[in-house]
Amino acid sequence: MPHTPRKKPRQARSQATQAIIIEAAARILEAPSEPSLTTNAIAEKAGISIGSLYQYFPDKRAILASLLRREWQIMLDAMSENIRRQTSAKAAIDAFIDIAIAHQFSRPRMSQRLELLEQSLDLDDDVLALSVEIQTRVLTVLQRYLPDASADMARDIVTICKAMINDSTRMDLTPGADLKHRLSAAVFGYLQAISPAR
Amino acid sequence: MPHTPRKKPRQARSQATQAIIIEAAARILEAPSEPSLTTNAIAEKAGISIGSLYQYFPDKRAILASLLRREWQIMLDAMSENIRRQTSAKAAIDAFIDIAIAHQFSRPRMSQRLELLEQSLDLDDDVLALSVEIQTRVLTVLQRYLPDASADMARDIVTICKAMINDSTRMDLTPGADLKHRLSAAVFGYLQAISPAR
DNA sequence: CAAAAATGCGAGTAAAAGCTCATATTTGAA
DNA sequence: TTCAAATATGAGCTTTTACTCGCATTTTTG
Repeated sequence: MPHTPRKKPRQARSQATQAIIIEAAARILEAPSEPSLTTNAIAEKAGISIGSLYQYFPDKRAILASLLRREWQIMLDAMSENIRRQTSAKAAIDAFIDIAIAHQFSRPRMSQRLELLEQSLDLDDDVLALSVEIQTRVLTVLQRYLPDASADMARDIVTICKAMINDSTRMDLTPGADLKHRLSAAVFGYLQAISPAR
Repeated sequence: MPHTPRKKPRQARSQATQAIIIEAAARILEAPSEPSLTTNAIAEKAGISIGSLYQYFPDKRAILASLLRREWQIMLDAMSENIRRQTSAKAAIDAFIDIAIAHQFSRPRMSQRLELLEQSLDLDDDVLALSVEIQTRVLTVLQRYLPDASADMARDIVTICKAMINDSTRMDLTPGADLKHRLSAAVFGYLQAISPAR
């Protein structure tokens, strides 16, 4: 009987191994020589055999989806914690911009290559849900700043931030001092220009 | 002796065949079923044999680079023609936004997949030169609007436009009425916010 | 301790895709 | 018309890579 990837055999150990595999994929993505992200390479980097890898993930796509989910969850956690402690709406949006920059530059090469993958992969709903959740949180913060902010505006803001930050990593792997300034201009400029009451 | 791709054997015919091959690649990229862009598929779509294809291009990368160059040249031509006839600086920038939207939506699926390829391919200088030229033209127009506009600002504008338009094609293959409005807000909002004199 | 169940292993399989080269066809000059 | 140079052809070679499966090892059970 051909094996379906073995179900959570002994929860704790299994989850740890999954995390190791996911991190191995991340380490390959951030390697400067840009080695190709093959399943064999992931298994080797994780220190397990290729056969074992397929006991924890049904296929390669699932590994990358899990990595994406991990990264988005990190973003969400940072946003939740950091946004709560802000007082003014403007400060909350500023905090979001800082978080987005810090996250992408914490592992710039990985983030870059992962964003490319994100577009070619077609993701399952449970992963997309996290992406939607991020936009929802952004919308919540926006509405403190502009009461009539819409979901479309939140999506635009996220799109602009991702594009400008990603573009920035392509030129330089450490954040230039002006990136924050330019990104703030883009975000707040957009908000002011699109706000009807002005 | 292994064959170097034959040099312009009979100029006219050769260039025509090259164009046919490039267009075949474009047609595969825009097909709704998203078939994989293999050299064999390109040759078949072009109505020539795989062997002949390799007489016109040294490798697959060269085909995609040529397609990118073709698209960027179309953009440049549209910008050159349309910008010249504008009077006000604001109208010129508006024209650029319209051109960018129209171009991407003229073949939305192709543009989308091509932009992904653009990032994984590493392009030769002669192709990158066109991309730089587009940014230079944008800068020229920006400087009519803001005399102290910088190359960084032009890059940001291009980045924002590409990201928002591309994001828009992902949701819907025909341009929503509000895209122009939102993109204008992003561009002019950024310019106003970043302008020091205010 | 013995048997059985669970897990680990990695050589090997199969499919996809870039590219070649021996052969066939066409073209153009004499 | 004749022949050689130029061009077209596509079967198949080669590499890459996702994934399998029979066996070894470890862990659990009785």
